[in-house]
Amino acid sequence: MNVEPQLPRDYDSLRALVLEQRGELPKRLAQVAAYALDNPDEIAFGTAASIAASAGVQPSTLIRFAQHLGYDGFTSLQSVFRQRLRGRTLSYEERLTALRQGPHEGPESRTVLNGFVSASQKSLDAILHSMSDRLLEEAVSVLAKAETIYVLARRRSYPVASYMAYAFGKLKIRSQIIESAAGLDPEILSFATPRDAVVAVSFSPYATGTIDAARTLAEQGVPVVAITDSAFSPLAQTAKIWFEVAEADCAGFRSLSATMALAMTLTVAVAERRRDA
Amino acid sequence: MNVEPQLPRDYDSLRALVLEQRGELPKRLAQVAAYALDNPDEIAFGTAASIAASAGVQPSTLIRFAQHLGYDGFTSLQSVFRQRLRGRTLSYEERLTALRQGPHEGPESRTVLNGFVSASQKSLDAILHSMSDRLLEEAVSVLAKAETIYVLARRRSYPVASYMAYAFGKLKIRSQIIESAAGLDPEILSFATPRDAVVAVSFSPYATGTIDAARTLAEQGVPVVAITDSAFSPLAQTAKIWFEVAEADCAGFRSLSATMALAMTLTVAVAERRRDA
DNA sequence: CAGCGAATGGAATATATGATCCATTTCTGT
DNA sequence: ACAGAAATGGATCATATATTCCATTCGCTG
Repeated sequence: MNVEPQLPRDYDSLRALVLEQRGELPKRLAQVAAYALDNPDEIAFGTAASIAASAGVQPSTLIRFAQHLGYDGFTSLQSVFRQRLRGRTLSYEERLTALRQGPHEGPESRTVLNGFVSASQKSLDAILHSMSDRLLEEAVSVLAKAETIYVLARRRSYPVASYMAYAFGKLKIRSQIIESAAGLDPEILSFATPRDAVVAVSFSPYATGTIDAARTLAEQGVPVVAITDSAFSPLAQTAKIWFEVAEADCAGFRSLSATMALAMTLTVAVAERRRDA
Repeated sequence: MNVEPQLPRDYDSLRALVLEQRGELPKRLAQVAAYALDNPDEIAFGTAASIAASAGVQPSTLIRFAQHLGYDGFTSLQSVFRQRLRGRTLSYEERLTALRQGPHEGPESRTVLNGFVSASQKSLDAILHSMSDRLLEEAVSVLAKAETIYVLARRRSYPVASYMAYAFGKLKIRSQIIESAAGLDPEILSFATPRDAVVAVSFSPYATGTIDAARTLAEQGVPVVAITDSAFSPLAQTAKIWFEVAEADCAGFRSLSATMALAMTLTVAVAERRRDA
């Protein structure tokens, strides 16, 4: 009797093998398979007991999984996950510095990815250092008091607004996203009162719809919290509180990372403020 | 008498400490020190016995070496060598601790911001290291050939899709976002042919609308490029090409940074590919 | 619904592994 | 060269860990 003709000795083959068997794996074994591919580092370093606990199975299931694949035990399987990590650190450090330095070898698409990642990281660093605690607290206070939070954004800023609206919904905070360029919006906006609040997001070139709506609402006495990119933004003039977020860009498209982080911070902080109150 | 004030928790500090003490180390301990810095991978994965044999010393010498540096045993020392191999884990761990140093100074909202920023940075690091050049190139090729690119996403993934659609528009690439849960979508989808392509974005818990639509399109022969969070995602099964993006989360909401970066990379790279062609 | 085989949980077990201890050797200073 | 201290080798011990085994549950088929 001979062993499985080619038992994976490297991580990529193992991964392929697992993916191939995925469909016909018993429930718990599939659970282990998913955990293993999602957390390869844990497999490499953990003990059978700790991994089992973390994956929500029994240690014996890990051994069965390894044997099912053809290994003679968990240890043999683990060695594959360890092999993957060997001699990897250099390339990691190299890549980080290479990334900061600029484009290098690899296909063009890789260069683009590096560009977007580094633009995002730059933006995140920037907001971390430039954000004022006082401003953040004030904005949270204003939004936490609002009956309904209107979220105002168009075009490039729209993704931010839609994620905020999604999160507000999950957190059971009443909110209303204003999206269509025309349509029902004017009527919806006329319902807003000073006991509500607005989050307006707009970057240069500022969408007139957002600007006009924000101004109208401000004139109705509704407090406006703005996220924009410059002190000279028209939003900064009408808003009660405004944040300046400097987003780095890549190939003409700005990262939204910092804006997203700020938007989600406001969302979650408002939820926590209300829960504490 | 108190312990060494700052025992190295990361490899670089440990390395510096060893280098500093190198001159005044006893013979066998110096031998271990040299071996450890030359073969860090061995220390990370080997057992005390195997390392000792390989370094030409007794196992007990390894324990003495660790204790001499201030650790309470070989295991503690080894964990430093293991941390080093957890590629991105270390670098984001550094940032996390840096961010966690000041959660008490500053208001709660500041803590939330730190959380979202560090989740984003972690995700960005992760995608940088896990992304395969080959996969990226293949996806770009598929999308560059498409007559119309359909973008499929719901709920949490929707912000990503909307930014992609915005960027495609700016770049004069014909695209169609599929948003409504019902409505016209089935009819729009029936127009898709194998000469088009689909970008589908979905994370656990997977929106059935996205999954079903992706499957239908795949069965029509339309190539599907998927962005999802696990090899076991239903999208991974139907897609021609799929990306696994691990997003860290904060307070239950995942960062979208890495997904955004990937989505924009695909968008811009497709535009460049078409321009070059 | 009954019966069978596969799959699973969990305790028991054999073993591998890190840590301790002491006798011996090797340095160091006088 | 000699005492004393530091360092080292190697056996012993306690424990952590992977593995095995069996009773129970689950899922399927006749």
